Amino acid sequence: MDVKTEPNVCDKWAETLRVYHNTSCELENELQSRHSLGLSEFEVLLELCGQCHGGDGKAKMKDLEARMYLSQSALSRTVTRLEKAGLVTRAACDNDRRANFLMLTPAGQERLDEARPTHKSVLIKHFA
Amino acid sequence: MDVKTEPNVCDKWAETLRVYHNTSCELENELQSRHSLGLSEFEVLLELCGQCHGGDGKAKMKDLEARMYLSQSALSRTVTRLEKAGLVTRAACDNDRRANFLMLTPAGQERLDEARPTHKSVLIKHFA
DNA sequence: TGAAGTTACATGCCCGTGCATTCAATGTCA
DNA sequence: TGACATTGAATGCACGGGCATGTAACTTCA
Repeated sequence: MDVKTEPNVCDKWAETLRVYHNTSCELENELQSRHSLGLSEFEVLLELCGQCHGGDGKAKMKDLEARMYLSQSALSRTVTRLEKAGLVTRAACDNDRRANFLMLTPAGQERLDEARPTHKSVLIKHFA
Repeated sequence: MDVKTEPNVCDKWAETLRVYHNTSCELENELQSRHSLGLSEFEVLLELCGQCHGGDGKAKMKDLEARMYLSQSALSRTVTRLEKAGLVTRAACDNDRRANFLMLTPAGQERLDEARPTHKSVLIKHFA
């Protein structure tokens, strides 16, 4: 707790807050207006597609939950919304009938592919 | 839009998301459980005290709004909560009777002083 | 095997937020 | 001065989130 570090933490937090707020608001607006996707919905699709985790378009709810900043209930409802929109399907797991497998539908994959450039361009705008 | 920068923006965003989420959750929890203050309530008190802006414990709503990441309506309600808790008072402004002056009450100053170390220690934990 | 604990998920409830609207107080301009 | 635009703030409304709970489906252990 060096005295010199103390004023810095406030500045760092302020900067994090600023970047987070600006970026997430713009992501939310762009994804919603152009692709009818909320940010967390997009993130579920992205995580489900799982390019970053070697996934194959399937995942268990618990695995998703562990990778995302969403509570179990919020994730459950987000998936429900995606399912109603036809972008995702829930399938029972054979081994454990409590667990849900989630799968990207073709429509889901398509929507994700459409939205990805929007997402990336916002990130580039704010981070490049 | 150098190709080499593109993968980096995702990582930067993921990192921002991680830090923001962890820090804000812990701030929220600690401030709430120890001082009965939500994070945005604390931030209003802090901004009102205005050490960082040369304030004197007073501010107009519009000025606060401009400095914070809250919509006008959210700020209005946050101030209402603080007022009900006796930590802040609204006073009409003489020059412009639409505008509100906000003032920290002694209780508000005291609560803020109590909460500040909690706030700072969380920030140090996450940023130092 | 059966009772008690644990896990995965859905759902009821409440809360904080943003958007759109409203209302009163100001400002502007002919 | 009077009509119209603008501004500061409060509020109705809907939505997404977290916490607590319910309920099935496992698991453990004697």
